[in-house]
Amino acid sequence: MDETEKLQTHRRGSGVSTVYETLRNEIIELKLPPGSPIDEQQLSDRFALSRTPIREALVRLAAEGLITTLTNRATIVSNIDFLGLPEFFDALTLMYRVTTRLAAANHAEGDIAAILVQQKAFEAAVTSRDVLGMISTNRDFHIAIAQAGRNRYYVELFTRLLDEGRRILRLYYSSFNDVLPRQYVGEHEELIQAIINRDVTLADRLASAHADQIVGQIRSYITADSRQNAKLAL
Amino acid sequence: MDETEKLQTHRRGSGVSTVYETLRNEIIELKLPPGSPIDEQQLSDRFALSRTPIREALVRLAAEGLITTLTNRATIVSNIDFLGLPEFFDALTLMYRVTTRLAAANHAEGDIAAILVQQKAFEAAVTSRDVLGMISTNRDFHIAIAQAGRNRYYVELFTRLLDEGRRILRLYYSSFNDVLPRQYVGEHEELIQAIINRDVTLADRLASAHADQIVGQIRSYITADSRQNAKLAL
DNA sequence: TGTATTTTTCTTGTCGACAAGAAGTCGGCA
DNA sequence: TGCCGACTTCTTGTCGACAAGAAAAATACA
Repeated sequence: MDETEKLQTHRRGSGVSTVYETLRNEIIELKLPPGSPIDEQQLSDRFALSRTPIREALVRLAAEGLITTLTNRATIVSNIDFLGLPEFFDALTLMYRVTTRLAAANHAEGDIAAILVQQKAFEAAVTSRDVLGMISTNRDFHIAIAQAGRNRYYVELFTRLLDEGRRILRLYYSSFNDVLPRQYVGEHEELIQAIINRDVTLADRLASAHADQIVGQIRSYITADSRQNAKLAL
Repeated sequence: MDETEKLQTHRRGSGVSTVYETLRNEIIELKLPPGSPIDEQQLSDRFALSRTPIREALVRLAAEGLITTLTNRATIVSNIDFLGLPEFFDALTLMYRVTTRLAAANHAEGDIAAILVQQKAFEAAVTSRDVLGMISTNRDFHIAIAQAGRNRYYVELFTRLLDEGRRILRLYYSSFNDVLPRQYVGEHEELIQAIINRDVTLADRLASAHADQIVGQIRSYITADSRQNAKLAL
């Protein structure tokens, strides 16, 4: 592979963040699929850095749960925990609701503009049928809402959940049809309007429905797919 | 200080965890007060380890937000963000409610026993007027409940919030009187009963009230204290 | 005597090398 | 031929040293 991204002019502290962000993206985009072994030496060569900064980046990723380190042995990209999906959906739904509620209650000047930017990007991705773009712009849209809600604890957990969701969706994105995405655009617009009107109750109800919609869709992808697999296995 | 805890027989991967846990505890117990500078060399001497494993522990702590690293300059114990307290209380209350609800819905064999153990410990701390013990056993009690709820995302966030709360409470623990703690014991028992009966609605209501109680108490400590400070400052 | 600039010093960030532990390999034995 | 044990090799964990950046100290100048 032609992976030599040797940025020889890194100012002192930048190397670690670069490695961290690059790997993080590759994990979330499944460019590094779950279970992939992560070799420090290899990364060291690839980024033209010593193993020490690589290691620091890996520790950060491990703290986030994106990679799993078997002590004294290998370190691999964390598997997607399908048994834990109900927990995941529960937390995701709660965060959808809570962040949207708070956005309606707390948004200040400029927040709406930021949200609209993301919504435009999402709409563009939908019209151009860019499924991968839809997944990531949808994430950015909801994070923008969460940030308008001004609660860093929720923003952090929500970000983690949405990124975990991106990994799952990537596994199934082929199954997207173009009816649902259109619907999402409309739902997003309703959401924005409720936030602008500071209608907390409505925002909550819409967010709740939106979350159910998304969770339901993911669920249907997964069950459909696992049936296929089950057929093959038997 | 007589801080030479040179455990010369550490098996290979253990050093990092030891440093991590030790520092984590000292930060939460305010043995290392907010703003304290953290010197890698010093820790290196203290734990009889090279700077490399020390650094890894620090990266983990930084990922958790317990320490703040000023790039190329010092790294210090994170300050307690008093401006962010409303966000903190909001998230804390939500986690109290959600984890208790889930415990009532999902608890399995053995969970109740684990909760009762922690409740006993809390009760003991209250009767012996051990305020510091009360703070930490209360945390353990609620984490036991959260674990019975079987949602790792909530458990993780809740743990972080409760530990952050421990830091705050340590600042004000002198103000504890022994009326409220008694009341907490009773509230805990009601909570347990609701969980055993799988009464989700009641569990939610009780948790909500319990959270309000605690938040209210912390708030009163802080405002009282900050008035004192304000007097001094003017 | 006060301020600006250079120098020194100290801490962090990075490096290459070494050591320990585990998996895979090879050989011996039944 | 099949299984058990020593050996080799490969990856991770740790170390001591060096380099860069920033604060503090010292010096020069007005």
